[in-house]
Amino acid sequence: MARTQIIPTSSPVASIGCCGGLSATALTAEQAESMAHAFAALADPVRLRLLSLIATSSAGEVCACDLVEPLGKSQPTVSHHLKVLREAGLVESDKRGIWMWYRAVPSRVAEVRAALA
Amino acid sequence: MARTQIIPTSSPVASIGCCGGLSATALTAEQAESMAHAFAALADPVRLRLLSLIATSSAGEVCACDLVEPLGKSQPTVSHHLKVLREAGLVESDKRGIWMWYRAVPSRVAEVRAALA
DNA sequence: ACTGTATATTGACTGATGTCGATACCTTAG
DNA sequence: CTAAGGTATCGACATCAGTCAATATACAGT
Repeated sequence: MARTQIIPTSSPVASIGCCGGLSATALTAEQAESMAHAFAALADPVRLRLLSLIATSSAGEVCACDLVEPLGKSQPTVSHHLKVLREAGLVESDKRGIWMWYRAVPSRVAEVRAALA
Repeated sequence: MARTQIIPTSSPVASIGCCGGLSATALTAEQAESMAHAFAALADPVRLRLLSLIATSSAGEVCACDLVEPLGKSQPTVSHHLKVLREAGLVESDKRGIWMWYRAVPSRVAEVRAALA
């Protein structure tokens, strides 16, 4: 069934430096599960545009009220996607008065990026 | 409905240097769609482990026959995930005899990583 | 308190996705 | 040519994810 193997196919999974990048050792099932969850948050065009709008805002943060219109999606839909981004740690928010302000979390973005290193 | 806006909320979308990272200008709907497709390929634990196994292999390439067992998934399932990775450009393959050999495409991985810059 | 506004949650629907068994395809060995 | 083994495709199923209308919640002003 399997080719006569001279090469060790699955390395015995060592703990990886800091984050578990591709160029280190093979991922465990748990590590893969965790990272897949992070990538899943980025696997939607609406969320990517949301994160992009937030990250590129000159003020460093954006009111949720300014995110509905440019996306052409309903308010509940935008709220849902913001929640996914927040749960993935990619954005954080705080309420000021009636308005909810969102800003990116660069360290978390860098962490996800590092997983591809 | 929308806060009295002084800040230009949606910048008129300029073409972005090379790849459309987060720190550049806001993504267009088309750019977001494209990148989301790439991230979606990484948003599954099985595919992440596959890519990891392939990328960390000492020989630089792995026979598909050595990828089924360590994942604990059926052969059709593994084949399906390899196809998704291949269509995302993250791996490439060629057939040698009966066996299919897969190797990572570092430039493509770097491209996806750069989208998070 | 009451009204108006901004955001979050709920419920329902629909389409996409992961999974596997069965099977077809392809290549080599005999 | 036939047989055998590795890989890809198909069909079916279950689950998940995106979407919106309706509704609930929170806050500010009157």
